[in-house]
Amino acid sequence: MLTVATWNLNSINARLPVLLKWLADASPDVVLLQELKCQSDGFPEEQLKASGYRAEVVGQKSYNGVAILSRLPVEVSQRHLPGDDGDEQARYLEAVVAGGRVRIASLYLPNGNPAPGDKFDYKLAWMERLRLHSKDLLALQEPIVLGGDYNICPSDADVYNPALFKDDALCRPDSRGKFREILHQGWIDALGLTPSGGEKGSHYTYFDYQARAWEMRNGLRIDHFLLSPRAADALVSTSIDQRPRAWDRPSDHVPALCTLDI
DNA sequence: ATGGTAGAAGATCTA
Repeated sequence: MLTVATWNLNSINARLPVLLKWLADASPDVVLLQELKCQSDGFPEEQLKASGYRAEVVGQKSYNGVAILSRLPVEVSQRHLPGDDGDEQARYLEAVVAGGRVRIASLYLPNGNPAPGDKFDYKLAWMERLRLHSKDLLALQEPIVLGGDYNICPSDADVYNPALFKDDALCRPDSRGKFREILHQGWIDALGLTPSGGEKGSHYTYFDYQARAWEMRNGLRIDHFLLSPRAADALVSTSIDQRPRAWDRPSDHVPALCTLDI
């Protein structure tokens, strides 16, 4: 069994106490992190090593930054999303884990607001690069997990107030269409398999810091796991752990998990 | 009342 988690931390150094507490409790094998907001040499590698996790990091000053924490051996296969050598933003890290049992990527897809505009154009161009790369990955016919903050609400069921977000870069038809193009290659949206019929907002992965969004359970589902067919065949369960949103100095995202029998 | 929150950087930008 292998449990993979994904979590946008909104600064790993601000969130280190919360992260260490959660790792000790949830004990995932692999953790995909986004929005580190630090350079690679500012990453708290020693503290995580003491908790049993080695780290691969693609850092950047102030913004972005992704990492893969793992208790198992990791071999990095990509430190940037292919397709644009001029793209300096730290948003993609891919690795082969546990000697080839699974390939895993931590990705931080651009937010894209305000839309329309330069940032939205960058988002769509990044998604097109992801579409091309994910097609190449599927051709490998391996178990693959593409996890991270996609900054996409796939449907209105993933938004607490769809009317409010109608023109937002997270919900615009161009964004959703490009996400579906990727899914239609043959990826499974693992967190989307669970019906959202429980407590209000239990399927959301993000709650804004403003306007008492967490207290009202006004959230979004923007963090996703895309599984290749061989990973989907091995899928045992998924979950969203919203408990850390109520802790001191929380991230605005909560961790999501998937367990594979591989 | 053109706000609200959080983080990093640095006197603003991003989300």
